[in-house]
Amino acid sequence: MMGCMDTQSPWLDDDQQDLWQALLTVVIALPAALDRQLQRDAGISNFEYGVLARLSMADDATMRLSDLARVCDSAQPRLSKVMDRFETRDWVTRRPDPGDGRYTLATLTDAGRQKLVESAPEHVAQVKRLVFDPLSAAQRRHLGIALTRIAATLRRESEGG
Amino acid sequence: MMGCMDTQSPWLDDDQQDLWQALLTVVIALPAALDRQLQRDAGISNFEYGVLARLSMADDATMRLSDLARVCDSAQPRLSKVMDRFETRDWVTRRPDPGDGRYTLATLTDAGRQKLVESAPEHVAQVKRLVFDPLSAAQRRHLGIALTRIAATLRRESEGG
DNA sequence: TATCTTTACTTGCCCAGGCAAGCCACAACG
DNA sequence: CGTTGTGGCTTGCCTGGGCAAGTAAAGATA
Repeated sequence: MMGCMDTQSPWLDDDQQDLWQALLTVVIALPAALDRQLQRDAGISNFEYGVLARLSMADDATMRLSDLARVCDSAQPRLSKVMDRFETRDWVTRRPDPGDGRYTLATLTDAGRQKLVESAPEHVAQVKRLVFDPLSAAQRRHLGIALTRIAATLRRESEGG
Repeated sequence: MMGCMDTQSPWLDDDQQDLWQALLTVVIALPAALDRQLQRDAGISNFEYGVLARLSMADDATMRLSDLARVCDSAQPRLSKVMDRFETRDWVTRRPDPGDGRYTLATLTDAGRQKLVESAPEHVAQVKRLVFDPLSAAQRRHLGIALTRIAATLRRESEGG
Protein backbone atom coordinates (compact mmCIF):
# COMPACT_ATOMS: atom_id res chain seq x y z
CA MET A 1 0.00 0.00 0.00
CA MET A 2 2.60 2.46 -0.88
CA GLY A 3 3.00 5.20 1.64
CA CYS A 4 1.54 8.01 -0.41
CA MET A 5 -1.90 8.27 1.20
CA ASP A 6 -2.77 11.89 1.64
CA THR A 7 -5.76 10.79 3.68
CA GLN A 8 -6.22 8.22 6.37
CA SER A 9 -6.94 4.68 5.17
CA PRO A 10 -6.03 3.20 1.81
CA TRP A 11 -9.56 1.91 1.21
CA LEU A 12 -13.08 3.23 0.80
CA ASP A 13 -15.69 2.39 3.40
CA ASP A 14 -19.13 1.14 2.35
CA ASP A 15 -20.80 4.55 2.09
CA GLN A 16 -17.90 5.82 0.07
CA GLN A 17 -18.15 2.76 -2.16
CA ASP A 18 -21.80 3.50 -2.90
CA LEU A 19 -21.11 7.13 -3.67
CA TRP A 20 -18.16 6.17 -5.80
CA GLN A 21 -20.13 3.63 -7.80
CA ALA A 22 -22.92 6.13 -8.44
CA LEU A 23 -20.40 8.73 -9.55
CA LEU A 24 -18.73 6.26 -11.89
CA THR A 25 -22.07 5.40 -13.45
CA VAL A 26 -22.81 9.08 -13.95
CA VAL A 27 -19.47 10.02 -15.48
CA ILE A 28 -19.59 7.02 -17.82
CA ALA A 29 -23.25 6.75 -18.76
CA LEU A 30 -24.26 10.42 -18.78
CA PRO A 31 -21.88 11.56 -21.53
CA ALA A 32 -22.82 8.45 -23.49
CA ALA A 33 -26.52 9.21 -23.20
CA LEU A 34 -26.01 12.84 -24.20
CA ASP A 35 -23.84 11.85 -27.13
CA ARG A 36 -26.43 9.38 -28.37
CA GLN A 37 -29.23 11.94 -28.29
CA LEU A 38 -27.21 14.71 -29.93
CA GLN A 39 -25.71 12.42 -32.53
CA ARG A 40 -29.11 11.11 -33.44
CA ASP A 41 -30.95 14.44 -33.52
CA ALA A 42 -28.23 16.89 -34.56
CA GLY A 43 -25.21 14.94 -35.80
CA ILE A 44 -22.85 16.44 -33.23
CA SER A 45 -21.27 15.25 -30.00
CA ASN A 46 -21.91 16.56 -26.54
CA PHE A 47 -18.45 18.08 -26.52
CA GLU A 48 -19.07 19.84 -29.83
CA TYR A 49 -22.35 21.18 -28.50
CA GLY A 50 -20.49 22.62 -25.53
CA VAL A 51 -18.00 24.35 -27.79
CA LEU A 52 -20.77 25.96 -29.83
CA ALA A 53 -22.59 27.01 -26.67
CA ARG A 54 -19.50 28.57 -25.09
CA LEU A 55 -18.61 30.49 -28.20
CA SER A 56 -22.14 31.79 -28.55
CA MET A 57 -21.96 33.31 -25.06
CA ALA A 58 -18.77 35.29 -25.73
CA ASP A 59 -18.67 38.93 -26.85
CA ASP A 60 -19.06 39.06 -30.62
CA ALA A 61 -19.24 35.26 -30.44
CA THR A 62 -15.45 35.35 -30.54
CA MET A 63 -12.80 33.79 -28.29
CA ARG A 64 -9.15 32.86 -28.32
CA LEU A 65 -8.76 29.12 -28.84
CA SER A 66 -6.71 28.74 -25.69
CA ASP A 67 -9.44 30.39 -23.61
CA LEU A 68 -12.11 28.34 -25.31
CA ALA A 69 -10.16 25.17 -24.64
CA ARG A 70 -9.88 26.02 -20.97
CA VAL A 71 -13.57 26.70 -20.39
CA CYS A 72 -14.44 23.55 -22.32
CA ASP A 73 -12.03 21.48 -20.18
CA SER A 74 -10.26 20.46 -23.36
CA ALA A 75 -6.68 20.05 -24.49
CA GLN A 76 -5.64 22.14 -27.46
CA PRO A 77 -5.25 19.39 -30.08
CA ARG A 78 -8.75 18.18 -29.40
CA LEU A 79 -10.24 21.64 -29.84
CA SER A 80 -8.10 22.23 -32.90
CA LYS A 81 -9.63 19.22 -34.64
CA VAL A 82 -13.14 20.20 -33.64
CA MET A 83 -12.44 23.58 -35.22
CA ASP A 84 -11.32 21.87 -38.43
CA ARG A 85 -14.68 20.11 -38.64
CA PHE A 86 -16.61 23.26 -37.74
CA GLU A 87 -14.77 25.34 -40.32
CA THR A 88 -15.55 22.91 -43.14
CA ARG A 89 -19.21 23.16 -42.16
CA ASP A 90 -18.94 26.96 -41.98
CA TRP A 91 -19.99 27.07 -38.35
CA VAL A 92 -16.92 29.04 -37.25
CA THR A 93 -14.15 31.15 -38.77
CA ARG A 94 -10.55 31.29 -37.56
CA ARG A 95 -8.13 34.18 -37.93
CA PRO A 96 -4.97 35.30 -36.14
CA ASP A 97 -5.48 37.72 -33.27
CA PRO A 98 -4.52 41.14 -34.70
CA GLY A 99 -3.11 42.17 -31.33
CA ASP A 100 -0.89 39.11 -30.93
CA GLY A 101 -0.37 36.80 -33.87
CA ARG A 102 0.27 33.81 -31.67
CA TYR A 103 -3.35 33.61 -30.61
CA THR A 104 -6.12 32.47 -32.91
CA LEU A 105 -9.57 34.02 -32.68
CA ALA A 106 -12.54 31.79 -33.40
CA THR A 107 -15.89 33.34 -34.27
CA LEU A 108 -19.24 31.62 -34.46
CA THR A 109 -20.95 32.24 -37.80
CA ASP A 110 -24.69 32.76 -38.26
CA ALA A 111 -24.93 29.22 -39.55
CA GLY A 112 -23.11 28.00 -36.44
CA ARG A 113 -25.46 29.87 -34.15
CA GLN A 114 -28.41 28.51 -36.05
CA LYS A 115 -27.12 24.96 -35.62
CA LEU A 116 -26.84 25.56 -31.90
CA VAL A 117 -30.35 27.02 -31.65
CA GLU A 118 -31.77 24.13 -33.62
CA SER A 119 -30.20 21.46 -31.49
CA ALA A 120 -30.63 23.16 -28.12
CA PRO A 121 -34.26 22.33 -27.23
CA GLU A 122 -34.01 18.58 -27.44
CA HIS A 123 -30.62 18.59 -25.78
CA VAL A 124 -31.81 20.75 -22.91
CA ALA A 125 -34.85 18.53 -22.54
CA GLN A 126 -32.58 15.50 -22.31
CA VAL A 127 -30.46 17.20 -19.66
CA LYS A 128 -33.53 18.06 -17.64
CA ARG A 129 -34.89 14.57 -17.94
CA LEU A 130 -31.68 12.84 -16.91
CA VAL A 131 -30.31 15.25 -14.31
CA PHE A 132 -32.93 17.63 -12.93
CA ASP A 133 -36.18 15.71 -13.03
CA PRO A 134 -35.00 12.94 -10.66
CA LEU A 135 -34.13 15.51 -7.96
CA SER A 136 -36.00 17.74 -5.55
CA ALA A 137 -35.11 21.43 -5.38
CA ALA A 138 -33.09 20.89 -2.21
CA GLN A 139 -31.25 17.95 -3.75
CA ARG A 140 -30.35 20.04 -6.77
CA ARG A 141 -28.95 22.74 -4.53
CA HIS A 142 -26.85 20.25 -2.56
CA LEU A 143 -25.68 18.59 -5.75
CA GLY A 144 -24.63 21.93 -7.20
CA ILE A 145 -22.60 22.81 -4.12
CA ALA A 146 -20.77 19.50 -4.03
CA LEU A 147 -20.07 19.37 -7.75
CA THR A 148 -18.80 22.94 -7.78
CA ARG A 149 -16.21 22.01 -5.17
CA ILE A 150 -15.10 18.92 -7.03
CA ALA A 151 -15.01 20.83 -10.31
CA ALA A 152 -12.78 23.47 -8.72
CA THR A 153 -10.39 20.76 -7.56
CA LEU A 154 -10.30 19.27 -11.02
CA ARG A 155 -9.62 22.64 -12.60
CA ARG A 156 -6.68 23.21 -10.28
CA GLU A 157 -5.48 19.74 -11.21
CA SER A 158 -5.54 20.52 -14.93
CA GLU A 159 -3.68 23.81 -14.61
CA GLY A 160 -1.25 23.22 -11.80
CA GLY A 161 -0.57 19.49 -12.20
CA MET B 1 -40.61 16.59 -31.80
CA MET B 2 -40.01 19.84 -29.97
CA GLY B 3 -43.19 19.50 -28.03
CA CYS B 4 -41.80 16.75 -25.85
CA MET B 5 -40.72 18.86 -22.89
CA ASP B 6 -41.48 16.80 -19.86
CA THR B 7 -40.75 19.88 -17.79
CA GLN B 8 -41.82 23.47 -18.09
CA SER B 9 -39.50 25.78 -20.02
CA PRO B 10 -37.11 24.86 -22.82
CA TRP B 11 -34.17 26.61 -21.11
CA LEU B 12 -32.12 26.32 -17.96
CA ASP B 13 -32.28 29.09 -15.38
CA ASP B 14 -29.10 30.52 -13.85
CA ASP B 15 -28.85 28.11 -10.94
CA GLN B 16 -29.41 25.21 -13.27
CA GLN B 17 -26.74 26.59 -15.58
CA ASP B 18 -24.21 26.65 -12.76
CA LEU B 19 -25.03 23.12 -11.68
CA TRP B 20 -24.93 21.98 -15.28
CA GLN B 21 -21.54 23.53 -15.93
CA ALA B 22 -20.09 21.97 -12.79
CA LEU B 23 -21.49 18.58 -13.76
CA LEU B 24 -20.04 18.89 -17.25
CA THR B 25 -16.64 19.70 -15.83
CA VAL B 26 -16.84 16.69 -13.56
CA VAL B 27 -17.95 14.20 -16.20
CA ILE B 28 -15.29 15.44 -18.62
CA ALA B 29 -12.31 16.18 -16.40
CA LEU B 30 -12.72 13.49 -13.74
CA PRO B 31 -12.39 10.48 -16.04
CA ALA B 32 -9.49 12.23 -17.75
CA ALA B 33 -7.69 12.80 -14.44
CA LEU B 34 -8.27 9.21 -13.35
CA ASP B 35 -7.09 7.86 -16.68
CA ARG B 36 -3.90 9.93 -16.53
CA GLN B 37 -3.01 8.70 -13.06
CA LEU B 38 -3.76 5.04 -13.79
CA GLN B 39 -2.07 5.13 -17.16
CA ARG B 40 1.03 6.64 -15.66
CA ASP B 41 1.23 4.42 -12.58
CA ALA B 42 -0.28 1.15 -13.78
CA GLY B 43 -0.60 1.24 -17.57
CA ILE B 44 -4.38 0.70 -17.52
CA SER B 45 -7.41 2.92 -18.02
CA ASN B 46 -9.99 3.84 -15.44
CA PHE B 47 -12.49 1.66 -17.24
CA GLU B 48 -10.13 -1.30 -17.22
CA TYR B 49 -9.54 -0.80 -13.51
CA GLY B 50 -13.28 -0.91 -12.96
CA VAL B 51 -13.56 -4.18 -14.85
CA LEU B 52 -10.82 -5.78 -12.76
CA ALA B 53 -12.39 -4.47 -9.56
CA ARG B 54 -15.88 -5.72 -10.41
CA LEU B 55 -14.63 -9.12 -11.39
CA SER B 56 -12.58 -9.42 -8.21
CA MET B 57 -15.72 -8.89 -6.10
CA ALA B 58 -17.69 -11.71 -7.72
CA ASP B 59 -17.93 -15.25 -6.36
CA ASP B 60 -14.92 -17.24 -7.55
CA ALA B 61 -13.87 -14.02 -9.31
CA THR B 62 -16.10 -15.21 -12.15
CA MET B 63 -18.92 -13.51 -14.04
CA ARG B 64 -20.84 -13.78 -17.26
CA LEU B 65 -19.66 -11.16 -19.72
CA SER B 66 -23.13 -9.74 -20.17
CA ASP B 67 -23.50 -9.24 -16.41
CA LEU B 68 -20.06 -7.74 -16.16
CA ALA B 69 -20.86 -5.36 -19.00
CA ARG B 70 -24.01 -4.20 -17.27
CA VAL B 71 -22.42 -3.42 -13.91
CA CYS B 72 -19.57 -1.66 -15.70
CA ASP B 73 -22.03 0.45 -17.71
CA SER B 74 -20.45 -0.87 -20.86
CA ALA B 75 -21.63 -2.11 -24.22
CA GLN B 76 -20.63 -5.65 -25.12
CA PRO B 77 -18.13 -4.91 -27.92
CA ARG B 78 -16.19 -2.61 -25.65
CA LEU B 79 -15.92 -5.20 -22.91
CA SER B 80 -15.10 -7.88 -25.45
CA LYS B 81 -12.03 -5.95 -26.58
CA VAL B 82 -10.93 -5.23 -23.04
CA MET B 83 -11.11 -8.97 -22.43
CA ASP B 84 -8.92 -9.59 -25.47
CA ARG B 85 -6.24 -7.36 -23.96
CA PHE B 86 -6.65 -8.89 -20.50
CA GLU B 87 -6.40 -12.42 -21.84
CA THR B 88 -3.14 -11.72 -23.66
CA ARG B 89 -1.73 -10.39 -20.39
CA ASP B 90 -3.11 -13.44 -18.54
CA TRP B 91 -5.22 -11.33 -16.22
CA VAL B 92 -8.44 -13.21 -17.07
CA THR B 93 -9.55 -16.46 -18.66
CA ARG B 94 -12.66 -16.96 -20.81
CA ARG B 95 -14.65 -20.14 -21.27
CA PRO B 96 -18.20 -20.98 -22.32
CA ASP B 97 -20.74 -21.28 -19.54
CA PRO B 98 -21.24 -25.06 -19.08
CA GLY B 99 -24.91 -24.47 -18.23
CA ASP B 100 -25.66 -22.37 -21.32
CA GLY B 101 -23.13 -22.23 -24.12
CA ARG B 102 -24.24 -18.80 -25.25
CA TYR B 103 -22.82 -17.16 -22.17
CA THR B 104 -19.11 -16.69 -21.61
CA LEU B 105 -17.65 -16.87 -18.13
CA ALA B 106 -14.71 -14.62 -17.35
CA THR B 107 -12.48 -15.42 -14.38
CA LEU B 108 -9.84 -13.19 -12.84
CA THR B 109 -6.49 -14.97 -12.59
CA ASP B 110 -4.06 -14.59 -9.71
CA ALA B 111 -1.95 -12.33 -11.89
CA GLY B 112 -5.02 -10.23 -12.63
CA ARG B 113 -5.85 -9.90 -8.96
CA GLN B 114 -2.29 -8.97 -8.22
CA LYS B 115 -2.39 -6.25 -10.86
CA LEU B 116 -5.52 -4.86 -9.23
CA VAL B 117 -4.03 -4.93 -5.75
CA GLU B 118 -0.90 -3.23 -6.98
CA SER B 119 -2.69 -0.39 -8.68
CA ALA B 120 -5.43 0.09 -6.11
CA PRO B 121 -3.71 2.24 -3.46
CA GLU B 122 -2.64 5.09 -5.69
CA HIS B 123 -5.92 5.00 -7.55
CA VAL B 124 -7.97 5.08 -4.36
CA ALA B 125 -5.81 7.92 -3.07
CA GLN B 126 -6.49 9.86 -6.25
CA VAL B 127 -10.23 9.27 -5.90
CA LYS B 128 -10.16 10.48 -2.33
CA ARG B 129 -8.14 13.52 -3.22
CA LEU B 130 -10.35 14.57 -6.13
CA VAL B 131 -13.79 13.59 -4.85
CA PHE B 132 -13.92 13.10 -1.10
CA ASP B 133 -11.38 15.52 0.31
CA PRO B 134 -13.10 18.64 -1.04
CA LEU B 135 -16.37 17.74 0.72
CA SER B 136 -17.68 17.71 4.27
CA ALA B 137 -19.36 14.57 5.59
CA ALA B 138 -22.81 16.10 5.06
CA GLN B 139 -21.93 17.14 1.53
CA ARG B 140 -20.77 13.63 0.73
CA ARG B 141 -24.05 12.24 1.98
CA HIS B 142 -26.09 14.68 -0.10
CA LEU B 143 -23.94 14.05 -3.14
CA GLY B 144 -24.40 10.32 -2.79
CA ILE B 145 -28.18 10.63 -2.61
CA ALA B 146 -28.41 12.86 -5.67
CA LEU B 147 -26.00 10.83 -7.78
CA THR B 148 -27.73 7.57 -6.88
CA ARG B 149 -31.00 8.96 -8.24
CA ILE B 150 -29.38 10.18 -11.44
CA ALA B 151 -27.51 6.91 -11.87
CA ALA B 152 -30.75 4.98 -11.52
CA THR B 153 -32.32 7.11 -14.25
CA LEU B 154 -29.34 6.49 -16.50
CA ARG B 155 -29.51 2.75 -15.90
CA ARG B 156 -33.18 2.68 -16.87
CA GLU B 157 -32.23 4.65 -19.96
CA SER B 158 -29.62 2.11 -21.01
CA GLU B 159 -31.88 -0.89 -20.57
CA GLY B 160 -35.26 0.38 -21.64
CA GLY B 161 -34.25 2.94 -24.27
C1' DT C 1 -36.08 -33.52 -37.03
C1' DA C 2 -35.72 -29.24 -39.79
C1' DT C 3 -36.31 -24.38 -39.72
C1' DC C 4 -36.86 -19.97 -37.71
C1' DT C 5 -36.22 -16.73 -33.88
C1' DT C 6 -33.78 -15.08 -30.01
C1' DT C 7 -29.76 -14.21 -27.30
C1' DA C 8 -24.69 -13.70 -26.28
C1' DC C 9 -20.63 -12.67 -28.06
C1' DT C 10 -17.04 -11.35 -31.62
C1' DT C 11 -15.17 -9.04 -35.75
C1' DG C 12 -14.26 -5.21 -39.04
C1' DC C 13 -14.59 -0.59 -40.29
C1' DC C 14 -14.53 4.11 -39.23
C1' DC C 15 -13.72 8.14 -36.38
C1' DA C 16 -12.52 10.82 -32.25
C1' DG C 17 -8.91 11.71 -28.79
C1' DG C 18 -4.12 11.61 -26.59
C1' DC C 19 0.58 12.51 -27.09
C1' DA C 20 4.81 14.09 -29.02
C1' DA C 21 6.95 16.64 -32.49
C1' DG C 22 6.92 20.53 -35.49
C1' DC C 23 5.75 25.38 -36.81
C1' DC C 24 5.07 30.14 -36.14
C1' DA C 25 4.80 34.64 -33.61
C1' DC C 26 6.46 37.31 -30.07
C1' DA C 27 9.78 38.64 -26.11
C1' DA C 28 14.30 38.98 -23.89
C1' DC C 29 19.02 39.23 -24.03
C1' DG C 30 23.55 40.04 -25.85
C1' DC D 1 19.90 43.01 -34.96
C1' DG D 2 20.81 38.01 -34.53
C1' DT D 3 19.95 34.42 -31.12
C1' DT D 4 17.70 32.06 -27.85
C1' DG D 5 13.51 31.11 -25.26
C1' DT D 6 8.59 30.81 -24.51
C1' DG D 7 3.90 30.17 -25.58
C1' DG D 8 -0.05 29.07 -28.86
C1' DC D 9 -1.55 26.24 -32.37
C1' DT D 10 -1.37 22.40 -35.76
C1' DT D 11 0.01 17.83 -37.70
C1' DG D 12 0.89 12.74 -37.64
C1' DC D 13 0.81 8.46 -35.47
C1' DC D 14 -1.40 5.22 -32.65
C1' DT D 15 -4.95 3.39 -29.64
C1' DG D 16 -9.69 2.91 -27.94
C1' DG D 17 -14.69 2.96 -28.67
C1' DG D 18 -19.18 2.85 -31.39
C1' DC D 19 -21.90 0.66 -34.64
C1' DA D 20 -23.41 -2.76 -37.80
C1' DA D 21 -22.76 -7.19 -39.58
C1' DG D 22 -21.42 -11.95 -38.66
C1' DT D 23 -21.21 -16.39 -35.79
C1' DA D 24 -22.83 -19.65 -32.65
C1' DA D 25 -25.79 -21.71 -29.10
C1' DA D 26 -30.35 -22.32 -27.23
C1' DG D 27 -35.27 -22.42 -27.60
C1' DA D 28 -39.73 -22.53 -30.35
C1' DT D 29 -42.66 -24.25 -33.87
C1' DA D 30 -44.15 -27.33 -37.14
